[in-house]
Amino acid sequence: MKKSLADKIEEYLKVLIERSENRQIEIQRAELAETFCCVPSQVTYVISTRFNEKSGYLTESRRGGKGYVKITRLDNDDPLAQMSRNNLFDFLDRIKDEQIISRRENEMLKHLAVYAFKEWPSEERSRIFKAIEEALKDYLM
Amino acid sequence: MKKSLADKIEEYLKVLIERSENRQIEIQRAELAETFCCVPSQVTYVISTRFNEKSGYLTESRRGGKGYVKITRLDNDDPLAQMSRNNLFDFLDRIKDEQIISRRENEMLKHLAVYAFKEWPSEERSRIFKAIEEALKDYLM
DNA sequence: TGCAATTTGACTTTTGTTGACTATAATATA
DNA sequence: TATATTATAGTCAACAAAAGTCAAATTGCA
Repeated sequence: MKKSLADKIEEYLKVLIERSENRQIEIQRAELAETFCCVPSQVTYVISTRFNEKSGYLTESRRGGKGYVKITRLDNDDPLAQMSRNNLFDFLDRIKDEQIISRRENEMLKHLAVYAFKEWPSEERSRIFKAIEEALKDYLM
Repeated sequence: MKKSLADKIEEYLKVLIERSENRQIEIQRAELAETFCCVPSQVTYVISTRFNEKSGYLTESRRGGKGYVKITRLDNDDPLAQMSRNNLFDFLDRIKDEQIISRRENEMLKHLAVYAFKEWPSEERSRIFKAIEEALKDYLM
């Protein structure tokens, strides 16, 4: 297969994640762009198309000095937990779009939900995600 | 019998598949059209009439820069496995048409079904295809 | 001759690439 | 401390590079 630039960057990042300790990497957008001789927004494109939630990744970032993009591969849990995680994430995205929470809060809550309950059995995780969603609705709406 | 252009392209592709490592080739539509001095849609025609699922082939593709068409010959000689694979594929096409899954997911699932269980004995494959179909129904519907 | 298969090309959709502009965070400076 | 500067990342729209769709025109058999 003739690999597009986007394919190559994707591959590169996946190798990095594979080699990482905890399925999580932190890159600098401009630096990676430099490595691949492309514009920085190309990196953004790859991340948004290949490392989104639908593909099982969580991304967080910060602008400004010492900025970064962090990519975490969400371990495969059972379909039920995955579904309720997606529901929760959809909900969080919705209330972010409606400006009920900020972009930062959105990221924080996603991170929290994923990490805080990483070790729980996945059947419980499913209930936990639902509970989080309910609690937020109760609080915010 | 005078060979039509479509016949020649078909023959050409079959030779390529025969020579390939894994009964799978990847072409670029425009490039192949160039080779045969015809319009690209002629290639699409050949692929859709001669390399469809009914004839025992799986095709995948991507548009845009560095796009491709991938053709895989499914040689699965057990008629039972072949039938249940066709059933599964029909099901996947149906739920794609009903927009329960996307075109991309449709392709992905077909690919998965064919490749993940490539090495299984074909009698088991029949059961596996059915199990996949059931699991999807359970999950999606 | 008439029908089915083939061939063609205009138009559509999807995917990838680039760059100008915007937003945000850290740091230096008044 | 407030403000300016610098260093990041994000957004969006234009453009490019493929493959797909569809129907009209053509061809070749039975």
